Amino acid sequence: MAELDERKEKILYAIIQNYQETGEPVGSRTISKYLDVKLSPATIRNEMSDLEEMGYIVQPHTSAGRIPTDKGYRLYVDRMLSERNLPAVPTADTSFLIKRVDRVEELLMQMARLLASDTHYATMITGPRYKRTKLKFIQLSPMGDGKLLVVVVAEGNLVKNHIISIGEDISSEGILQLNLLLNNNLSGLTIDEITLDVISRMKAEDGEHAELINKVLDAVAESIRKEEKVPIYTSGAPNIFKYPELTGGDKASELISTLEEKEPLGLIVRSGEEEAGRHDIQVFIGDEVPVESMKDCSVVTATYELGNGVQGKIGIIGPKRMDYQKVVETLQRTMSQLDVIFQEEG
Amino acid sequence: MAELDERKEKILYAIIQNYQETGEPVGSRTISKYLDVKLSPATIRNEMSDLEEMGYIVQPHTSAGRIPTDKGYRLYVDRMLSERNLPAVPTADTSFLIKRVDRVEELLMQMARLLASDTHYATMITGPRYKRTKLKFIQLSPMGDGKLLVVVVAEGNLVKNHIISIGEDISSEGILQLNLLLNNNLSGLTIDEITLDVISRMKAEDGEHAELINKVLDAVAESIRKEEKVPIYTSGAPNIFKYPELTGGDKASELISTLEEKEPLGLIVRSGEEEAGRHDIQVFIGDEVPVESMKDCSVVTATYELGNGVQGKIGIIGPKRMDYQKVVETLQRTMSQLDVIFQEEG
DNA sequence: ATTAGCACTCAAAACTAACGAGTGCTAACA
DNA sequence: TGTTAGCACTCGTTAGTTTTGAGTGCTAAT
Repeated sequence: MAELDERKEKILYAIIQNYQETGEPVGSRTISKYLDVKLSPATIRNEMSDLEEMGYIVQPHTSAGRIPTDKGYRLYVDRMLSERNLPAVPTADTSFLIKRVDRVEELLMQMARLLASDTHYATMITGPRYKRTKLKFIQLSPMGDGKLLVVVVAEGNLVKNHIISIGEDISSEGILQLNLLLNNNLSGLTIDEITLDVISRMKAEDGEHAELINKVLDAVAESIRKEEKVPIYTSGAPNIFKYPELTGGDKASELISTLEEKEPLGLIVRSGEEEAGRHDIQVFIGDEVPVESMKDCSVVTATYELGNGVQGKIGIIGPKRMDYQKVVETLQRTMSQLDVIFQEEG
Repeated sequence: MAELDERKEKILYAIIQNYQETGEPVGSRTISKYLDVKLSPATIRNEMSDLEEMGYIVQPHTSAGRIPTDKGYRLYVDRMLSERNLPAVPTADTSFLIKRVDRVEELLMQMARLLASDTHYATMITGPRYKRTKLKFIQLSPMGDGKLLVVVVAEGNLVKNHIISIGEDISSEGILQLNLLLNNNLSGLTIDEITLDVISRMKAEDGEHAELINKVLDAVAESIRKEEKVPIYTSGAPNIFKYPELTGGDKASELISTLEEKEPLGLIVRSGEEEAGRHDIQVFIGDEVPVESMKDCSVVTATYELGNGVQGKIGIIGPKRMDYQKVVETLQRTMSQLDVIFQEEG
């Protein structure tokens, strides 16, 4: 396919930027005034005609201005991302905005809220992927009624509780022993590494009241493993009402629904999971978004880390004409902040 | 004020029910067909004219049918609530719909979701009011880096974690001692009862490494007490799109926003907190709702219990023409289910 | 007390006209 | 050859007009 000469590109960018601000199709006369080089509307029209033929822009109807196509945005975004050589964003220290919180989930939710009010788009954020983080320690406590409280603490000070029923109460020495056993064998492992193998080895190790131990171990292993469904938090959903192109017909309803249901968003998180490196930014434009009700949106995601290994994603959800530049910068800044916070938390 | 004779009341009810179904102003001819007694539209018109004068119904404009006023709904609802002699709703056991969960909050959120899809309205639910529940036990665990994990377990198997920083690590004997101290003194108390008095008594009791103890005690007390902001969960927000009268203009946006922000909903929860008894149902109609953006809505709340004392609220949020009958019944059924669940959990 | 009859009202729907932003094309121009 | 002025044309938007019909209030008859 023919490359775009510089002038065409400039015009395309002008269209994108104008449409971004106004949300209205932009015409030749507007661009003529907008560009630095002096060109008559007629000339612009010719160029636009070419751009349309090449598939970068379209007319919603005859006698309207042009708006960018997905392909147009794609070009724009790719250029931007490749030219982006870490512009050393001033990283304004907004960390004071984040109230000191003890649970990672709350911190992430605050992050989402902050991002939403910063960008005026909707945001999503997944909890950390628990499975790949290492266990720090496990703490069993008796609750009476044959129930045990299992507190699991993992790297990054992730804390999870589970209550398990084992049918009978255990003596406090028993609990002490179990705690020791669990921590000796499991701490330092990731959840992925807690295989049946490890469990049965532990069972063997403590031969005495084997039956009871087995029950407890199974329950503990089960309840640790079940943690795999990563929670997804969203914020700023009402921001979509700022963009008429997202609220026509039942669109608003559908969008808000998917944001509330959250499950469909998992598709976005999982998509491109393999190729994501530290702080990698991914941009989904229109039809590229793997969620049916979000085909009119663009989504920009970034991967955050917390200690070792891939951990979670943050996503910004807005109209296709979102301010990609600003969103990407904001996201990168946020990533660095999260790094700092997790560092001192860790 | 003059009482309503039976015929007027019947007509009012007919209007309410018709408007509930259609969302359109209802006219004399419709009611004439709807009523069991045979009356001509003209007669109905006369009665409606009276009803309007009395303030129970209004015309949105001349030459339109009538719609109920807040006052009209109020009458209807009050009658319904007073005539309600616990109709022994069949209490269909839907408890199998509730997946076994270990954290109360998750159970409540599931409840909210279930209610929303049952009723087609939006729902809200507050977490249990932690302050008035009794502590079962407290468990401190060392996390390294001068941090302690505090796990607080209260009645009803409510579990809360806090991570506190005390600047220095503590020996495991120290931890053991502290755990003993805390549990001996605090378990059985409610959070309200953990006064400075109790704390200083504890400080006195353990005179040895008093300094460190003080730090820990303060941190623990602080982090327990800070739990007071009750979380509010919502579900089914997109349901409001089913009711045009809630989505005109920016209304949809505002409503969705308040539902996402959640703080304003606290007003509803707190309003009438004093007069709420076990399973008490409260109905807010239109202007009675203490939230600005919800003046076009009605809210029905119920109080659920979990062990002793008032505990939390569930609310159904819908248009003023909601099906109060069904909502109240559903809510009562839900309350009994929660009772059962908490009973076996407790 | 009820009702048939009828004139009246007014929002919503359907139709029409005017407008104007924007285009594509052609012809003139540097 | 690339640029531009000029102009006819398109078509969505807006404003104004008419029609329709659901519903009322009033009056007079039952």
